[in-house]
Amino acid sequence: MLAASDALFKALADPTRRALFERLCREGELTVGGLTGGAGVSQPVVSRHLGVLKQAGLVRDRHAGRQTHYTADLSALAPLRDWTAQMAGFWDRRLDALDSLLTRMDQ
Amino acid sequence: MLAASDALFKALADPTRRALFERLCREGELTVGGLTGGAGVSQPVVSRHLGVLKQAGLVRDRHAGRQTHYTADLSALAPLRDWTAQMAGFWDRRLDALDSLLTRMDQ
DNA sequence: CTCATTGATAGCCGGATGGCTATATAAAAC
DNA sequence: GTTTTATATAGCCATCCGGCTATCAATGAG
Repeated sequence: MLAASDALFKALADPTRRALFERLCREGELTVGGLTGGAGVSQPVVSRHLGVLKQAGLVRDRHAGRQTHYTADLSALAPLRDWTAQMAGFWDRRLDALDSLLTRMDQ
Repeated sequence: MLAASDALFKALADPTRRALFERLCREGELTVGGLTGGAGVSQPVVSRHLGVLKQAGLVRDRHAGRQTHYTADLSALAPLRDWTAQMAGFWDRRLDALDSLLTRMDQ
């Protein structure tokens, strides 16, 4: 519902972006050039995807000379974890309510 | 990376779809008409969104007379939980590797 | 049988999205 | 200072996507 959460879901919806994020999680800090190799898309496309990931808080960038190094920021995934936990919570609460109702009817 | 996982992420990327799924988690089984009320979009739009959610495995439908009842299927969220856990795992593994490297250098 | 109601489908449209090439910017190398 | 190298931006294009209205199919009601 929150705008931040929406940006997060949208950022992860694209497979190319997820692949970039996954590589950053696996391999740690990488330059744009490093990420472009094996990404299957052109460098400008990688650059723009990284921009989207950055805006969603999923990556941070560090400029060193003419290179830009990107790293994954796992803490940005927290809203996603929270959301799934909340959905499960709703579910469980309904089951509990049903259970107590049945218990009352039993008596 | 898997097609199923991709459909899941894409299905959850749209705020209207997430809202529908959230209501199904909160309130349990609901008809299309029930979901349309308060959805802020027209009935055909709700119907199509439900179709997308169904194809992603997030909801199930049950036909009763001329009504269709939808329910959330929380187990469909498992790949999402697994994915985040995997990302965190990659991260931790790298930290461990760095830690052990530093330890070796210390000696 | 006819009519009303529920949901799904068809068809349309505007805007977002993801890809590309070309180019600008900036830093290092020569 | 000129040229390479690394990244970002601009601009273009095709496609996808989410909304709408109109309509169809199916079921229930009268």
